Amino acid sequence: MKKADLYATLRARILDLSLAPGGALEETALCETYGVSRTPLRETLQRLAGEGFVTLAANRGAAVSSMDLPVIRSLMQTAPMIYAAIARLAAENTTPAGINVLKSTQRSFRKAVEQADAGQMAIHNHRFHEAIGEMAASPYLMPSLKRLLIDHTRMSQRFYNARTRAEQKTIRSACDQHDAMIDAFVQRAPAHAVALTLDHWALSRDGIERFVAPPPLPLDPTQEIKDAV
Amino acid sequence: MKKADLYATLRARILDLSLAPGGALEETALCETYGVSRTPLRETLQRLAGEGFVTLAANRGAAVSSMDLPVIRSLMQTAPMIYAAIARLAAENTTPAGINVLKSTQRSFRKAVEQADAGQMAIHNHRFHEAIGEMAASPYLMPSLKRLLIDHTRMSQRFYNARTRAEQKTIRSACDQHDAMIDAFVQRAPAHAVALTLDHWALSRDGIERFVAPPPLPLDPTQEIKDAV
DNA sequence: GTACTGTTTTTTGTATACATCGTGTGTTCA
DNA sequence: TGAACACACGATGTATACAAAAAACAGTAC
Repeated sequence: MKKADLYATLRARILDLSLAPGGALEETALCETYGVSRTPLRETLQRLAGEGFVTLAANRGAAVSSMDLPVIRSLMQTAPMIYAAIARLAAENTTPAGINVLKSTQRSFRKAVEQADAGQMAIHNHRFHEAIGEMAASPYLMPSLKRLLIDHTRMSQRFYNARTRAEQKTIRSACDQHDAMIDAFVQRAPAHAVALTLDHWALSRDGIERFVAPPPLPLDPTQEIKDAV
Repeated sequence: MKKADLYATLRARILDLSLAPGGALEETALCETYGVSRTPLRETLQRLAGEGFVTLAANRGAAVSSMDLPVIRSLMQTAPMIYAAIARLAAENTTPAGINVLKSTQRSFRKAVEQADAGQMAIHNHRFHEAIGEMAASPYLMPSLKRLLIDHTRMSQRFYNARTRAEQKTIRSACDQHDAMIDAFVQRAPAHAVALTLDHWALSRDGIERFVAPPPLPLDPTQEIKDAV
């Protein structure tokens, strides 16, 4: 496997949680798995560390970046401001190329929604919001956006694994919001883009909150069985 | 030289412009200069790339991150929002340890101002604002703050090399503002901290603007000499 | 039984040799 | 004379061997 593929693979596996947050990353093990020597692997880890995917400790190796409670709190606090700022800039800096990327990514996202493929949904949603960031062309906001998206995507894995009909409806709403956002960009309407972005965030935030604080177990755990009988 | 020192040295030399923005960084040359082999050097470059100090191109080596006009525009646009958000969070999350770091850094900064040492001023000012970011404890804003500080510090190099009395007075004002900001943190006054931060930014922004758009040459370049005679 | 210490083993950090890629220069042919 | 191709050189990318540090373990003393 080549270095670029290695980078993409590790990145994807961190985003879809198949590499668990906080999990240790041993160099020799990863080398065997992906068929590269330690030099390029270590350089890839350094790069991933710079982007916030992994955390390095001197003489103690790498670990997948963790997602503890203070971090989630911080995400809730920061995300709306950054997402809104990015949306405004993107609407002001619309480019035909950028719009095309958004449209094709959105097509892939919608397909994943129709096929109920959680992993693909997460990836294409991630890419969609990253593409908005690229169109915003703000080198100083991009690093924070990318950091946010890493953890936002990881937390959304559960969100996309929708069980109930209500949850599935929520996902379709989110998908429609993407289309509305593209429209706002095409019309170069910053205020509208910001408003839609905040709605979109509200939807996502509710999903995360339901994951962090799920509905409590029934007081009588046997109730369901009794009902069935 | 050890890897940690190498990182610190390269970082400092980029910040104080002794490594010019856009300048190429050849691996073998750097190895000779700092007495390390290519493996740790390359890993250091990867790390610096992740933090925005250098830019890597595949098969084409590293270069110090450039500072062109679009980037400066973007800095002007982004800095107030991020600095203000960080100031607010820092005021809300004040810690004794954080305050101590700020106070000791500010002492070093003031000393540099008194000694008119531009390089030290830039370094300690950088550290001061980084320490505010650490106290804000916001993993998602920190990356953007660090990106901003890199270019803000580099652009300020000229600012700190004050020629006129007016400029020197401006620097002393900036130094006093630091003390006022520390007070606002100690009193846990977020709104006040934000207001002071925006004043501080305005001062710095004027300095940068004077550097980007310096006063035009006198229409008659010989005027000064004539006056002197 | 527990705590401490010395040794073993595993894991990370570094140096060096080799492979590969990009670039510049020189030659050849139209 | 100009353009295009081939070769050589220099730089980056990769593999491997060795050094150093940390962790795991066993043994002994208390």
